[in-house]
Amino acid sequence: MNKFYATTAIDYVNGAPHIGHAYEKIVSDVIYRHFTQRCDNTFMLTGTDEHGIKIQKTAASRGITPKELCDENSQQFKDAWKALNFEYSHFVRTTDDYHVSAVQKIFKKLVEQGDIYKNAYTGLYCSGCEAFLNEKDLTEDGLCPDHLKKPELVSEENYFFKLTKYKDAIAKHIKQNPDFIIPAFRANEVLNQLENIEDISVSRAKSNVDWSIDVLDDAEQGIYVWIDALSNYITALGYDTEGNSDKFREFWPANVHIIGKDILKFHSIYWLGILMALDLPLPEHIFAHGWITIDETKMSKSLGNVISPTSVLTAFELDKPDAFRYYMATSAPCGKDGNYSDNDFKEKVNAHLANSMGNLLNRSLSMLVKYFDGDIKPEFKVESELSKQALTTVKDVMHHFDYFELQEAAQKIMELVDAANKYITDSEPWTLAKNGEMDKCGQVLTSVLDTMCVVTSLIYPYCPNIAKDMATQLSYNLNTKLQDVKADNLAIGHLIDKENIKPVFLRLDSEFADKNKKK
RNA sequence: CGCGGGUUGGAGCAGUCUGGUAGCUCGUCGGGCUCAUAACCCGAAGGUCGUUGGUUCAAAUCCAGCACCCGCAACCA
Repeated sequence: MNKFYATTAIDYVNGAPHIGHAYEKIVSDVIYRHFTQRCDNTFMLTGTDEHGIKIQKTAASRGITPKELCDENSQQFKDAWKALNFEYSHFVRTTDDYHVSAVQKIFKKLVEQGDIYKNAYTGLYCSGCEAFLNEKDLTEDGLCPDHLKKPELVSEENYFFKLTKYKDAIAKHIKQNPDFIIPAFRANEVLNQLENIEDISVSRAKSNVDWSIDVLDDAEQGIYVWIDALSNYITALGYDTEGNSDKFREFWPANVHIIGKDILKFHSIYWLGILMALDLPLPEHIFAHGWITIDETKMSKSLGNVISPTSVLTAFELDKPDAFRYYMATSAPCGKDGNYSDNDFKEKVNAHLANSMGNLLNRSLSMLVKYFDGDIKPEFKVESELSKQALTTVKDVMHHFDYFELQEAAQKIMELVDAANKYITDSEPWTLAKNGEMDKCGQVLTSVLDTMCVVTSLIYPYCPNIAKDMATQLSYNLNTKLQDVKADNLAIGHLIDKENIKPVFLRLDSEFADKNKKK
């Protein structure tokens, strides 16, 4: 695998980002960073979805233009991603000129080849909602549940995408590619949904929704979310119905679309249909992650438990997002819901990042300085069971990442850390030193520190800053590709001085952390 | 009769396909060690594996019923 292209969902900018948005981006960034350690060419796309009636109405209620609202909120998302060290290659906004014009061309092409057709749509329209309602959403008396008004039977001309034409091909693709939808248990849900699929409405009357991309050659109609938003995955690479860009040729099809479970249907059915109509290759995977609950409760505005993406960093006064990233990325098994709680956060990151991993580096480097003035000598380099386990762990972690199993991969890393801690305790290098068995002592420490280099590489996607600190203290090159990681990583010679040994992550309740808080 | 998943020590989970000493992480308690970030290592307590019945020499695991919880079906990240 030489190139890797991943996308997140683009967020609807009707409001500020919250921890749920952040969860997806952290997961995406961890996946992306892992694959930068395996591939030469990588591209990570994220962005914002900015059209539609909700934004139009919110902007109107605030007395600003929709574009002003989008600019403001889009920036909030960018700021949050920066704080979380989410490093994307490109940020697409559906109001960007290149996107608008590409979407218009895509729409036109599909109209011309007959995949989009115009048809009358008759439905129950509520003037309060300014939207069509489904019959089952109405109250017993047939009223709009929000406005308690009787909706009118309104007929509107709309464009429809011939999704039914691609129904069989979509089903076939899903069945023939069991890895296409991850986790696999969601594939059944999609196949069920596919059974009842109909052609989808892909435009809205401009008189109803003004804030949308114009349909070329039809001033009455604006392009609805399906073609507008989903197309971002190709327009951001410069896709154009007339001639594809170099980036598009290089990166498409996507290796993975990372999305929430709520929009799986649109990606695995609608988006596939659109791609098939455009005669483009299909993405390799669609990874539907679960949701984050707060203290086991679903997040909702009415409950008032919505947490901002960076509130945890503020609450614990963390200047780096590593611990939060680690906790979020490992909070749930692949595709399941995860949970956030302050207490669990503190306990988990203390146990894993400070007590196990951070302390391991600290204790082994300290002994190297104490017994050998920080020197790695040639005779210290021997094979050990630990270094074999380190290499096995690299393979295991890569395998888990192939299926986006971030929690499972992290567990493997921590097992290696635990093994190294146990190896030190069992080998008792302090006793070896006392008894004058210096070569043996040095071998134990070198073996552990070589293993720590492997840990550094493996933990990097989750905790990039901590990994950089570890790499510095180990003089280890973090750019080493995972397939090139060896058991023997440390250079022979002087490694470190006492004053350069620093804790890479302090316990959240330690005195050091408390002191840091007061600063 | 919509489709699917779940119910395992205080918490969160694995184990169920391929029946045979019930395991992991965190927490609790006791011990050890002294290199280290009050950390690390060892040990212990704690579970009739939702419930009823069946198959079997043997069931968390297979079968049937029941109860409860959840996901999807419905533009919630």
